[in-house]
Amino acid sequence: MSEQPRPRAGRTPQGRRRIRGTVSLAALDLFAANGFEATTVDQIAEAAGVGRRTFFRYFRSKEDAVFGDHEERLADVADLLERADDAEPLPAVCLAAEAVLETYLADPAVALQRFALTRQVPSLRAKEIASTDDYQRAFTRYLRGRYDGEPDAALRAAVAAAAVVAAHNQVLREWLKSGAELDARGRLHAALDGVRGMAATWPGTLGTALDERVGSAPA
Amino acid sequence: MSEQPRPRAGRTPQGRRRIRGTVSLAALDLFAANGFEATTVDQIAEAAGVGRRTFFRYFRSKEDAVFGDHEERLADVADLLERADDAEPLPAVCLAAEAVLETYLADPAVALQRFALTRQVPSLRAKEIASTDDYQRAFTRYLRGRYDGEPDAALRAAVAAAAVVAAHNQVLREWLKSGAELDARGRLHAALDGVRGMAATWPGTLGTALDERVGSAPA
DNA sequence: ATCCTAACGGCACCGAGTGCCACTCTCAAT
DNA sequence: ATTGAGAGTGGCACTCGGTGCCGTTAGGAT
Repeated sequence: MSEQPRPRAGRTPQGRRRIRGTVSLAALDLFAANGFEATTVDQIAEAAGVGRRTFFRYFRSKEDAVFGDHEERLADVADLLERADDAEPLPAVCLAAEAVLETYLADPAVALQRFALTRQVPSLRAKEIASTDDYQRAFTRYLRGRYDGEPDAALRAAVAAAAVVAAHNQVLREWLKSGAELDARGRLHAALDGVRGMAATWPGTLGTALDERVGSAPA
Repeated sequence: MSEQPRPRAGRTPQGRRRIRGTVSLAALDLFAANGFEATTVDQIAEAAGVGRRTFFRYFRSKEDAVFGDHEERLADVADLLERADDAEPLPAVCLAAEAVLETYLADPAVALQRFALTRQVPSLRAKEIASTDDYQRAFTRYLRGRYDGEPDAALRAAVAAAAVVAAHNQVLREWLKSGAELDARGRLHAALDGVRGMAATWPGTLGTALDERVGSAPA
C-alpha cells in the first residue's frame, strides 16, 4: 500500500496483452472451426503455444476467452459516468449507452463472430446476459445516486436504466442481424430520444403505497 | 403418432413430482447448512436416497435443484399472456408481471432462502439473471406481436417489457430485503401504474433513422 | 554478469455432467 | 397366474473444466 507494486520481473504489461490476444485469437479460430463445446481448453492452449495452466491465468473460464474484455469495458463505462456529473442524469446514461455501442462498432467483424457464437452456445448466451446485466446495474446505481432524495428514486433509476439498456440491446441486435449494415448510431440516438421523452413523464409520486419504509438489507 | 403415447410402465407423474420435491428439499437443506459450492451432487443424491445418476435425470444441473420450477412458471406466464388477447397489450403484460410476483409471495420462506443463496453464489446469480431474461423475452415477444404494424414495434416492445420487468424486480428485491414484510403487491401495482403512464407517451415515430429496413435474420 | 522474482507449465486432483448398460418393477396382455 | 415389454433406476467409467501445488525458467533490475 506504501508504494506502487512495481513488478521486479516477469511479463511486462505489453507482453501480457500480447499473449492474451494470441490466446483469444486462437480460441476464436478454433471455436469458429470446430464449435465452442467441441473445442477443449487443451486444444486452445496448444494452438496458442501456451500451457493449459497458463490459459487459466489469462482467462477465468473458457467462456472468458470470448468475452475477455468485458470487465475493462465495464470499468471504462463506469469511469465515463463518474466524470459526467455535470450533465443531467439520464442523458449521461444515454451517452454511456452510446459509448457501449461504439465498442461494438469499432470492430464489426469480431462483433459478428461473437454474435454468431452466442446465438448457438447456451453458456455463452448466459455470459452475455450477465454482462448486459452488469451494465444495467452500473446505470441503475448511477441513476439511483443522482436521483437520491427524490421520490421513488430507486424504482425510477431501475426502470430508466432498464429502458436505456433495452433500447441499446434492441438496436445492437438489429444491427448485428443486418450483418453490420444498419446505421446503428443513428438508430440508437433516435431510440434514446424516445426513452428520454418517456422517462420525463414519470409521475412525481406513486401514491401512498410507495411511502412505506424501503427496508435496510438484512441478509 | 396414431394414438396417445400411453405409458405402459414406470413412474406416475405424481411419483415423479414427489421425488423431485424430495431431492430439491434435500438439496436446499444441504446448501443452507454447508453452502452451495461445498455441497456435492453425491451428497444431495445420498441425502435424498437416490442415485447420483438419477439426480441428473430430475435436474439438468446442480443449480437447477434451486430453480427447478422455472420452466413451469415461465410456461404458465406464457399461457396467461396467450389467453389475454382481449385486453390491451401493456396492461396484459403488467398482469403477467403481477402473476410472477405472486409465485414468490406464495411461499415467502422459500423465496427468502433462494434469495440468500443467489446473493452469494455467482453461478446461481447467473441462473437467476437468465431466468429474468426469459420472462423479459416472453414479454417482449408478446408485445412485439401485439404492436405489429405500428411504428417502432420491436423497439417499443423491448423497452416496455424491460421497464415492466425492471419495476417487478425492483419491488421484488425490496420485498426480499425487507424480509418479506413490505406490501409487495401494492407497491408493484403502483409501480406498474407509473410504467403504463410513461409508456403511453412514446412518440408516434422516432424520425427517419428508424425507417430503414429492419433486416431479416441472416445468421 | 548476477540476482531475484514473477510467470510458466506440468502434475495431480476434484467435481459436474454424460453415455452405457444391466437390473428391476410395474403394468398390460394372454 | 404367467409372461413380456418398457420405463425408470443406479452404478460404472469417462470427459473435461477448473484449481492447488511446485520445481523450473526467463527476463528485468542492479
